[in-house]
Amino acid sequence: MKESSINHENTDFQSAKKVLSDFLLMNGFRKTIERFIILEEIYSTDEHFNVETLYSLLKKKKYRISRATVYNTIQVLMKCGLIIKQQFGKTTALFEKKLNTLHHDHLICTECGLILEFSDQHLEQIMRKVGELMDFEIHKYSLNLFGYCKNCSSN
Amino acid sequence: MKESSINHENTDFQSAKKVLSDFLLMNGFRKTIERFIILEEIYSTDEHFNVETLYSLLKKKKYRISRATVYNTIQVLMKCGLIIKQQFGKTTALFEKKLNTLHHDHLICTECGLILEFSDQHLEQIMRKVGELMDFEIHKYSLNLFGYCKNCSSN
DNA sequence: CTAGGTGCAAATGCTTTGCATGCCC
DNA sequence: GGGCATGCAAAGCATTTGCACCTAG
Repeated sequence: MKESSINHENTDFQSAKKVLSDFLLMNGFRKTIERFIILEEIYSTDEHFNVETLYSLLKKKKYRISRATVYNTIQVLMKCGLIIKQQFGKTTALFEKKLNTLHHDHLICTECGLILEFSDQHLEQIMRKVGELMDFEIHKYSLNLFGYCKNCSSN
Repeated sequence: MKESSINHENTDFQSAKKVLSDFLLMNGFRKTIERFIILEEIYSTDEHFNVETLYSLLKKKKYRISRATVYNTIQVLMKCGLIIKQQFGKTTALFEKKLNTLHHDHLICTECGLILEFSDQHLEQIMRKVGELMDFEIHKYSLNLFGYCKNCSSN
């Protein structure tokens, strides 16, 4: 079990690396080490992260990469669809890696900050219908549910 | 038609004023003029607004109210349910007045910034179901659809 | 009177920008 | 080698905080 999970993460990173590499080439951007270090760091965890935690993680690993580069690289990774920005109502933006998975939404515990993910097939349909009715060409949607998680509601 | 719309807005403001007044009394907060001036300003329009536009509107009307007070008052108005905060992915938060209407969601045009509102009865059901399945006590949710509006998609 | 509210300005936190240096193509 | 990307520091915004003064209760 453990090994297969490791392999899976590794495969995810390998394919992400290819996506980034191709994207940079096709758009005439440079393949700098920094961009790949940051990508690897992001793909080595499943958590939602923000710029600051990512930056200090890199610091801790003795990489000499500036905040500006982290921000820059995050823009690039968003453009090639490898990560997604999530604005959960806080001022600080959170990001998550985007695998070849279905669209999913979030449950956020306003008490302890826990973030769970879920997906519901009915939602896609509803979005499409709303788009037609309102004359909108919908490209993406974000749905966040706020409340108390199991632990926090029992207290 | 025009008169009835004016009356309606006025009624909304009158009842909002009462809600605020009661809320302040019940919680031992002071009924300062600033709080009511800001409430009136908010209720005199139907648009989504941010702190800066609200502040400069007050400036233009020669009120001597500071940004700090606007921020403070907005917190109060949120606590008593008279306005709702909307985070549409930008860093700047937008707010809207909350009437006794049903929950509604937003369509945001990423091209021109247009914001439309809609509501769908099916969504409420889905939210409830998800809450049960995931063991979450849901208090609110926000659903935003992003894309191009009629005008922008035709260009 | 007196605590909470206000105005003002300074501080904070997150993000972007300007500029000199470095390194990919 | 030429120019884009980087590191660093400074600037930019939105929001919060500290403090002296003011005012509602």
